[in-house]
Amino acid sequence: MTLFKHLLKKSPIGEITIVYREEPEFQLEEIILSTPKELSSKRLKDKYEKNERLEEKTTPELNKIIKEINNYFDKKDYKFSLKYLNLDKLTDFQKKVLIEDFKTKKGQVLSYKDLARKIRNPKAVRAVGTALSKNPYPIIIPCHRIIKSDHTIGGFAGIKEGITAKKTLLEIEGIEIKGEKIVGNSSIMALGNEEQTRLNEFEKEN
DNA sequence: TAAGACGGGTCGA
DNA sequence: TCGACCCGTCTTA
Repeated sequence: MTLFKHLLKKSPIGEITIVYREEPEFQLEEIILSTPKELSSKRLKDKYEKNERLEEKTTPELNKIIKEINNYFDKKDYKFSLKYLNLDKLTDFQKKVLIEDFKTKKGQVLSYKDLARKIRNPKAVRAVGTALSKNPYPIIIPCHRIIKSDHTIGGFAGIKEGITAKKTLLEIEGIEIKGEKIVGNSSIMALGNEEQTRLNEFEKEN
């Protein structure tokens, strides 16, 4: 199995490396972000150098995805799809969390707790955090839109330094942040009344 | 294989 | 602000 890589050198959150495969079909393997301490290319090297040397290359499918990512950063219309993501390597729980997270819309945020409730597992709040920290497809699956209940932004990408990138992504989406906290309620995605009632009943029963 | 530790958290005091 | 607690996953033996 051969993997390829492509480097996006300039983005508002620094260098980004995309790892993908072409066999048996085009599929993204993961998206690696940089941290303030380490470039994504270095993180890629640490992870893959034992296994294989990745060839730098682009394909038409990849170019489409890059275009959407650039549109996202440029605040233009964009459309991400789950089609090219390989979710099979994830656990069922992780899949549920990430797919539910994928449904959140640009400019809206949700708390870890709300996300846990949406997947009908209201007590698995910490597990939701763990699942998000292992999100192989940041940006496309918007784990940055999940914040703590007290509206502080929480962590990102499983690393403390990741919150700088999380802040930047939220700001690109028009969310106002002061210090570590989201300000204003307009951006907080509320559960609809009907859904709220359903969840309350579900929680009573269980 | 299984117990124990560990998180991007929450809630009540 | 602190501590108890929730739960899926990882680590270790």
